[in-house]
Amino acid sequence: MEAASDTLENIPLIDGTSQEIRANHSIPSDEIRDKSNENNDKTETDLKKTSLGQNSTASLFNETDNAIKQDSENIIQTDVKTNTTEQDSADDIGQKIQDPDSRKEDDNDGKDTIGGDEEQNDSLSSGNVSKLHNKKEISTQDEPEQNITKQLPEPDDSNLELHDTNLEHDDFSKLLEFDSKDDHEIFNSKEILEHAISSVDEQNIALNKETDDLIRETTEDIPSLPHFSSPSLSSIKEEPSETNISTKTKIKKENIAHSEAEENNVHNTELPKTFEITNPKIDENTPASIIFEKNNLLYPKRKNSLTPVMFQPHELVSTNPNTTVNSASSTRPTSGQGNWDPSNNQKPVALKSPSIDQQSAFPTNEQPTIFAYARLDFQSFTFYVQTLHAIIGRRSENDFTHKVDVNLGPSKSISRRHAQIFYNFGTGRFELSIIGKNGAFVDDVFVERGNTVPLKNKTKIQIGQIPFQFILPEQEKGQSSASPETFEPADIDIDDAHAMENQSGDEDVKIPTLSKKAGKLPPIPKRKLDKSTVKKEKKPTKQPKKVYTIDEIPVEYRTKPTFSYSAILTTCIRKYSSEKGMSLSEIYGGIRELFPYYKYCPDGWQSSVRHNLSLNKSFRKVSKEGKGWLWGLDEDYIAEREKQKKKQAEVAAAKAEAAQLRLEQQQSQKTKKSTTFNPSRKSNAGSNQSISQTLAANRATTKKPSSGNDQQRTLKYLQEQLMILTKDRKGLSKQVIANILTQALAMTINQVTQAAKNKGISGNPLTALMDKNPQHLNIILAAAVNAATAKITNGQIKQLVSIPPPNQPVTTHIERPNTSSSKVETPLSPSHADTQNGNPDLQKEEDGSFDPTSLSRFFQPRQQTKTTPPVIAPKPVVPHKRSHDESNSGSSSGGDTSSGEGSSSSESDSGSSSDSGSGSGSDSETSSSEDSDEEREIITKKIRVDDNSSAQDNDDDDDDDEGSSGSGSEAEGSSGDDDDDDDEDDSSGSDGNDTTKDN
DNA sequence: CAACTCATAAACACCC
DNA sequence: TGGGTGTTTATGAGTT
Ligand SMILES: [Mg+2]
Repeated sequence: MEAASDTLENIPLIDGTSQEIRANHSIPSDEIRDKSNENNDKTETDLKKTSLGQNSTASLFNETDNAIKQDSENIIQTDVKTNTTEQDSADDIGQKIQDPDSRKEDDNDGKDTIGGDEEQNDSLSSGNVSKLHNKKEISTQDEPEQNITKQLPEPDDSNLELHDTNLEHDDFSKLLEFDSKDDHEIFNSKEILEHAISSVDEQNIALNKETDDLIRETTEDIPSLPHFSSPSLSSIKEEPSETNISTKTKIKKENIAHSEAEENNVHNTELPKTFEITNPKIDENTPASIIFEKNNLLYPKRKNSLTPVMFQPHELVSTNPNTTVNSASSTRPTSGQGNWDPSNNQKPVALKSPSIDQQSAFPTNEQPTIFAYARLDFQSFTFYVQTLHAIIGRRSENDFTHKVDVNLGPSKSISRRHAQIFYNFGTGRFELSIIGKNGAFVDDVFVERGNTVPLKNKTKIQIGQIPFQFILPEQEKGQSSASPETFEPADIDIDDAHAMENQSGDEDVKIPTLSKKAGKLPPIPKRKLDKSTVKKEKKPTKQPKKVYTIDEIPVEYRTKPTFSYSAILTTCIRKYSSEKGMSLSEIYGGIRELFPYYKYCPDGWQSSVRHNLSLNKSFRKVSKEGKGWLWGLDEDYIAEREKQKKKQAEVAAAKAEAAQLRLEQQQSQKTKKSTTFNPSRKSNAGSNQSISQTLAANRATTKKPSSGNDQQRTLKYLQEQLMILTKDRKGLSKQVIANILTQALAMTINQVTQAAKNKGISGNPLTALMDKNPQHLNIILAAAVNAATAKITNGQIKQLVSIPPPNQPVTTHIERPNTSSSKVETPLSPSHADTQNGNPDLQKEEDGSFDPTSLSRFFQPRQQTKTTPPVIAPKPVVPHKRSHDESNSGSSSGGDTSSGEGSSSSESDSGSSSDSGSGSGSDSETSSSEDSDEEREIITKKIRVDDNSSAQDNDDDDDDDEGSSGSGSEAEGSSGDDDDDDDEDDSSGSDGNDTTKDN
């Protein structure tokens, strides 16, 4: 059962799947997807990813956790490699355990939890759950240690670490040992898939890292930095962060120009000496010093990055801005930044235009303070707004055609004059006008061109791929907002005090203002930087979370996973949690790891996560840890839920079938009446059997609601085919084969799914393909196998299987001498992309390449996942709401319909299937289809899914409800760890809150 | 259309 | 004082 369920779960990924599916299992599949994608597309996207993922992510995170998170992420990546096995191990354990029933009791009390009811979140994947359940129990009982859960060694780090590779390997090997028959098992466990995936990821990561640099250079860097690029890049890349830092440190004082120059110098020899880094005054008190420290602080995070230069007003003024600036700007951005800034290709370079007012800023070296109305904190540098009007825009190095106060680099996504910050005397505050075509994000809200928004302290702004924050001088007291004048000496003093206090927040840079005001026209608020204050910097301030632009987000991670939060949480906890549970921050990290989408999307999902943890009974507080609780799964509850769901699903399926039958009968009758012709045909079918038959028949035609069966069926099919394809292992070890198969499966699923999504096709494209054009599917699989093989074997073996000629029946193929060495990906990769062709029919197809588009015919476009967030486009910022979709691109769907669904989805079985899998139940119908062999059955047995789909229901009952009544609090308290939990017990409850529920 | 499930956002209360 | 957490409420989209 378990195994089956898992596998099934995995499979479901397909977009069209209903929520249920989502809930059930898809998660793993997603992972697979993502990972597979990564693997597959090494090209730019990968690079981007890697770059973004690692670098950017690290730099991006804000929260305190961020640091941790970042670390964790990095760690994770590395860990992942090792970890991959873990999952497997876990799975293995699960397999070993196998008793579905055993699970029953958990230790925990189970239910209760604080507040809410479960309602919203119940979903979870039943199948998985059950297994999990088992696993845990077993693990806990038998071997706590072995449990995968341990993974998180230390809560603090939040690292998600997986361990126990050994187990995994063994298990895998065992699995592999089986022969073709046994091979099926290879697919059984999700774990395997995960494992494979993870491993793949690792590889990819490694590759990516390397490639990233190259890519960047080639792609971005080159363009941006024509001159220096090569040298600078190399040097930069290679140079340990420290070097950069050191230079930075030295830089402290220099003018912006200098600083830039320095960088250049550092990296490039070219820089004119004039720019030498010497630091004049830097003492501790000087702003430079502050900056310096700040950089240091920041620096560590971005390893490779070159530190940006800080600008001091006076210095700026003094030095000649132009030339230096230009040169500096040009060089830095690309090369240096490339490294540290993952995402950003171009680094923002701030140039201080010869600001008008600056004069105001006194040159006095001594004073550490910087006079400015406001400050723009970029990831790599800070721009002080010392004039009442500043233009923010794009400017490439050599472009002197226009003036830009804040140079955001060469990215074309940024207009030359993209935005301007100015002081509105009417409103008494600074405002930001968006001039650029692509608009900008202000506090995560998209602002279209032509709009002006007020800037308040700490307003987050993102233009193109560059995020930064508008910071007003501390003063405060009053409204932060700000008139420029606000800062007065008096305030300043106060500020100082604050500064001291505030220290922690680097961001703000507390700048105690100095007495001196620049005086000059608009009194410029000044910020003083003390070293003292600076020192605090211990933490580099939290940067506001970076807002990503679509371009920055790897394609694979732009769409929100279809899985429900409860499913994601379940998977996450299962995968990463130790027996003691996972802290919230760990969960966040795990989710990000599981679905990198969450690394890039705007915050907001965390709230949903918390909401789910609290409300869904499946998640319970296991033990207490510093701040909050460690969360775990209530396996029992989950199991029950699943059962209910299954039942419901079954019932629903039965009803559906009945209904369909009726319809069919009716129709048939009608037809008969009308036509009289084929009377028999289905009419008979009308009866149950017919139903089954019809269903089978329908696969092709009608649609059925749930997809559960289809998924299973599809999965089985895919597995079988893969097994067949890889009968000839060419000497590869079972493990390797398992990895390959896993990856190939993941790739196939991902690619096809993606392609379908792109096309706006709903439903399970794989099922459709299988039904309509198995040959094509085989081709895809073969290509995927080859691709996976190439990856896993590092290119040693590029073609494990030959690509079956179009015609061949599925079963037969198998390896042939290879024809083309194609690398694999080809077939797949293109698929994603999408869209171009639309092609004709799937059914026949004979071409080698797989065209997703073709699928469109079979599927109706439903909603799709939404793309991500940031994106440039649309107006409002947009939270994504669930499904919607935007895409739609193409085709449309609308039409397709008819044929579509039917085929794919039918699921009549879903429910039924759950049980028996192939056989019985619904499947009866099967008779027809399947052809397949026993193998399938075997597989299916293993696979069994669970899942369920639909269902609505309530159910309730079960359990407890905990109540709700007052609950909330609970005392908890005390105790520490262990479990505690409990609380209320059941009793019915109504609860109010919840909404749903019972009642 | 009603009942549900989920997702989102947020307000609050707590705790550190 | 502030941020992370956990609990609750609301609200709305999507499904069934
Ligand atoms: Mg809960």
